Amino acid sequence: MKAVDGEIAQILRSAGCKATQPRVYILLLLSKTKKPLTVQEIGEKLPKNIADQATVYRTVQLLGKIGLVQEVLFAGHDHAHYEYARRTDHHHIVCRSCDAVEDFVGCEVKTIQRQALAQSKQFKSIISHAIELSGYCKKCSV
Amino acid sequence: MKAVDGEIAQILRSAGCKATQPRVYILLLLSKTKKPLTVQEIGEKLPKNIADQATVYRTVQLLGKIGLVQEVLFAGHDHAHYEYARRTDHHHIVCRSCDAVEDFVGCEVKTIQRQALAQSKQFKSIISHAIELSGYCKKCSV
DNA sequence: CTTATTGCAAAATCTTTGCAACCCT
DNA sequence: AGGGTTGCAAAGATTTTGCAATAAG
Repeated sequence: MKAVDGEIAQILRSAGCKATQPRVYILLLLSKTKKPLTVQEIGEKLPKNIADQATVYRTVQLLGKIGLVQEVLFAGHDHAHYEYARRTDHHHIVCRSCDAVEDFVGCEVKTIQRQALAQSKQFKSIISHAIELSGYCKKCSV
Repeated sequence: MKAVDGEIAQILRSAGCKATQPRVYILLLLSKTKKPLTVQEIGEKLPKNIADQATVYRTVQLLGKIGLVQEVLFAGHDHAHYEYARRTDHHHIVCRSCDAVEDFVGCEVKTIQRQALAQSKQFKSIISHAIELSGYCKKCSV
């Protein structure tokens, strides 16, 4: 009985790891979610009894290592967040007051990268970038 | 006996808080260090018996709150880092292989900010930004 | 079948807190 | 002198780990 036999399961297998129930559900959840989630949030959003907390930790670690999921960190927010790796680059707006996090697209950083590399003493190459804009969401604006 | 009576102590006082020995030493350390440090690294680099671990935690929190120090987080690096707040915006290049971290200047993100705000559903304002370029330093480049 | 993966519970870490003693101002 | 700070030790949280039971290929 493979309730776990869809696109996600295929992705896992072609990444060379077993498509277990916890993995499929977690990757599916992240792929459907537009913002990065913490381990705790993942646990809460998962259907009951799909994955133990330790399994969630192990799974996001694994998915991160094989590149299916990206770890994201925000100053001021306590824990690591994870999001489905749609792209190599990451663009977030984060609220300084609450937990609101949003993605944005259409970022053009080529120029910044070129300038940075030109002035750097110790760096040779730039593979990806992350931009974190920090401000206030409408709810937290006075 | 104020061993703690220099520029750093003044800065602390004008920020409205007592210039105690732990605070002066920690802020001094961060101001002399070119890269962000973790709580543990701070503890190790501090002279013996200057500050308890709990005090280091309380101090970086305080310094962060009053804006003298900035918390910085890097995906892949486990813990929060703290650096002397030379500016509001933060621009780092981080090595994907070792611990190398470098700052860069001359970043122009106005356009990116405008685009992001325009497409955002929930955000009202942007106060600051952080850009993390990730690649390989010369030492780690093959 | 065979072996990787899971769940559970305990261990290891990391961070915060209560409170009496202590130090800045 | 007085109130904010500290150190210590204990409590809370978070994350990791060992191992027998389980499920994927």
